[in-house]
Amino acid sequence: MLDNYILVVDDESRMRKLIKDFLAQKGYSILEAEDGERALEVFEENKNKINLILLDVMMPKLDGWSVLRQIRQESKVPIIMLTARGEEQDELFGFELGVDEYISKPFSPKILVARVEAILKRTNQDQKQVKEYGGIEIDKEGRTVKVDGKVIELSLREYELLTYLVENENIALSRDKILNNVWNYDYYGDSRTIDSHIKKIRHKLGKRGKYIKTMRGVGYKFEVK
Amino acid sequence: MLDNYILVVDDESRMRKLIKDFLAQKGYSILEAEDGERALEVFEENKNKINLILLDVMMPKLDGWSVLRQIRQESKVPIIMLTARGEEQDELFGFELGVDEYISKPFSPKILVARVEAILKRTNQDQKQVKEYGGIEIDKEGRTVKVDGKVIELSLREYELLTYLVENENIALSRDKILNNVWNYDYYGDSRTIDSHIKKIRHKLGKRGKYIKTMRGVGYKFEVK
DNA sequence: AAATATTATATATAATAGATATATAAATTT
DNA sequence: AAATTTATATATCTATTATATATAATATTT
Repeated sequence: MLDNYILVVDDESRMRKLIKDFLAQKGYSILEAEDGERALEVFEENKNKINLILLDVMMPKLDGWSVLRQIRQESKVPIIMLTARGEEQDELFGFELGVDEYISKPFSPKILVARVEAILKRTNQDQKQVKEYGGIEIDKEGRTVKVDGKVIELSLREYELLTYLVENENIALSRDKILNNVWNYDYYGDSRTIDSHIKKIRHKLGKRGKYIKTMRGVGYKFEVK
Repeated sequence: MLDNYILVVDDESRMRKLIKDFLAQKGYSILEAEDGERALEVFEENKNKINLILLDVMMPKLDGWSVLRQIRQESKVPIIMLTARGEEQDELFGFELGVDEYISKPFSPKILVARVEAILKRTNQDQKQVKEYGGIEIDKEGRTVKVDGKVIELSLREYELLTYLVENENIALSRDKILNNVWNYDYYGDSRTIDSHIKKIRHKLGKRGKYIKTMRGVGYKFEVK
């Protein structure tokens, strides 16, 4: 079974239930939110584990576009917008702003599942596949890491930190960003803590440890080269 | 073989009689229901012996889709939907929700029997297999577990928990997921309960108990290695 | 100007105390 | 009996600290 988390945001509970049922049956774990404000809360609390968001456009309090914009400030999580027919005007708008896909209501479950799967695959969020980065294999389902074919034991934080770096391959990550993403919400600890974990990970990765590059004055970057 | 019970749900008595005759001739035992509500009652009373359900879509009181959904809450019994032509729209819908097969009316007896047999065969085979995982044999039909050839006694929860882990071999399962799958959906118990059962299972599995790995900070994982 | 030395700052490393998660056994409830 | 809860022990992880080392910028000497 996979362990992809999908956040479903819609004000109609019937629609949420419907989507939930389809996706749950396909093995996805579902989180729900009944309006835009709640969506942001749920996202904030679970941002590390959410792999995709299904976002209704028309909602009370805070509409889908506003939610989209706010989430895009800090995250690249794939977002599928659920639109009613006749909202095509807005579509172009949304595409520019970082919408990954549209589904117009009413839709068939087949369409829904197909789009969800396509996007997860495309954005490489699919937990199911084992990915390889220059001798480092990461199996997200099994939560195991192999280096040159041999399993290495990583603690929870080490695993989270490594996968975060790896998922952001070739991107220099500031300590702040790392703290906000690997540690929970506002963590006021010493940022030397990161260094400490980096050291241990590098050691466990052996010669592959050099893929974690120090970006002096900034943070770290994972780069296979 | 000759003890397969099939529940036929259709509001037209002519249709029920027709189906009943075909299938009885092939040696199946038939239970009948003339509407959705009655279907649920009959199912409730005989759920352990019903091997397959033939379910008409259009019925008074409670339609086929509603019956399907309710039964799927608690059972994986194979269900064949009987649809009138022109209901193709809904088909996709149902497939995702756990329909095993469709037969559109009018149908030939040959089609009917062929589909019924195919499905019974398919679902029986799945159940019948005794699977082996590194010295641990699981016989789902017999609900027994052997370790290195010797039967071990497991309580209900222990059996359910072990088979859940084993069926998700090599996948790290969170306590939440385990609770949601092995216990009821809304079980608010202490998650130390899981540990307690894990301990007992490990003990009963003897040296094979080490296949249940502790994923610190996450949960457990079954892994033969 | 080039080479070297100084200084300031950032990161690496190792050791340790404190926090947390799990194992285990025993008690309680169902 | 079985399932769950509770209490305690144990193992493991995490954050912090202190110190060493690396690096970059600047100043000094050749």
